[in-house]
Amino acid sequence: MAKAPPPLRSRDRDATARSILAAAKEVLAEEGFGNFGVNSIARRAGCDKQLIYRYYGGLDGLAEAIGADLAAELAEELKPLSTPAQTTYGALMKHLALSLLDLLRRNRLMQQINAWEAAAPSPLVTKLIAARAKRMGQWMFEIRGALKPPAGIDAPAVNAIVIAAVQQLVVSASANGEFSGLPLRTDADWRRLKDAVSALVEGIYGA
Amino acid sequence: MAKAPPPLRSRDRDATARSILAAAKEVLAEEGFGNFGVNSIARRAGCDKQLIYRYYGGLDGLAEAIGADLAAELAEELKPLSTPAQTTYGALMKHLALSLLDLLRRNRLMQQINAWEAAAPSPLVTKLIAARAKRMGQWMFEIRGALKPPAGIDAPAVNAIVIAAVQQLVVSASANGEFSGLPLRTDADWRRLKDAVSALVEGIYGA
DNA sequence: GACACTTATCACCATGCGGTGACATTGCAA
DNA sequence: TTGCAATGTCACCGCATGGTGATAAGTGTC
Repeated sequence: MAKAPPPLRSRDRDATARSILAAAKEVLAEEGFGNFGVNSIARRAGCDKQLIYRYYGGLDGLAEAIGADLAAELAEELKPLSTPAQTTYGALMKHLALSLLDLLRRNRLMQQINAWEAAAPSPLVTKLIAARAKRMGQWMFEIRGALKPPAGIDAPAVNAIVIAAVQQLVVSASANGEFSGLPLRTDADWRRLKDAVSALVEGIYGA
Repeated sequence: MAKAPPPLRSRDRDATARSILAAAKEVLAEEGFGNFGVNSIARRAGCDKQLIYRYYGGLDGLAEAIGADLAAELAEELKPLSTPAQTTYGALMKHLALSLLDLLRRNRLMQQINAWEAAAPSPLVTKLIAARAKRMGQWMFEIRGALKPPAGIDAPAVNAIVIAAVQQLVVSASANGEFSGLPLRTDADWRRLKDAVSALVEGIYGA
């Protein structure tokens, strides 16, 4: 009997490879690393998992591809944020913290990477971390320019604290809609948080 | 022929139940929620997984038991931190942030709960979160007493930021030994971070 | 038209998981 | 002693996973 034509697929290697990459990013962004596996990705991409091994050499290679993709995407998002000259170091850090908050809030993929970096530091997530850290560091170096922090202040430590807070708050909000009793759902909630961040940064670096 | 005596086990229900609970806490603290399952726990406890179902009604019940256990433990650790009267609201918050940092740094179980709360908000971890939040809120209420924050400052938001930073930094340090390029391994590293936290809190609430 | 090559799919394996029913052993009580 | 409940162990099921070899369906070339 005439077998129904099973291979309805497009038979275009590049296209399928792209769709696999897209599916992988979706799975990661929506479900996190917990469900990040060949079966899940192949299901979403609508193709056989074998192709993941053929075109990416397995999950590791796929993660690397995601890393490269993420770095490019990140560079694109960071570019418009590099306003040429902030007048003071404090103003710069404030701008940086608030920009990072907005960027992170929009990017669920990066949220998941941050979340899982702490929870399950597998070699898989480490690859992604490296890709992100490289771009971020480069950006911060560029944007800082020649500005120096005020004397007597441990700027690296202070900045790490601010960035840590931003990350934790965005990720927590995304997962639970609040942090430690502080609601983080509406735009007004975020406005309020941003004001507090601004106040903190100005409090230590000067207004 | 004479079967070797298989049941070398102690045949003491309470003792076995306790050993299961202990094993569960160990698995959670050392490996996180990723490996938190009946097989893994039973292996570590050295008993059959069936007993987990019999004595705790499955993983959910076991998680609840861990929650209760954690709440008690937490109350015990929090008690000596309740120094009766801080002179100013700023000094109080500083004390609170630094105490929380030390406590969290010592308690791997709580680190894992924080980490997985963001990564995989399963009903399992939600139970644990609730147990922790209840105790923490109660403690903060007690320790605050009648002190009021300075006018013009959104204290809840600021405090959430500080606590968020502490959590993220401790958890990241535990997983990677650093955060955003800031090393967090030696006591000197932590001393440095604490100084920065102090400076930030004093910067906004006044010294 | 016949051939080789690429693309895609399927069937299968071993492993580990959560979960359950049946069975052996012990100790207490009538 | 006999019976029974409590404690502990084992064998098994269904399912999902990561991974691999064989096979079918299209596509370009001579």
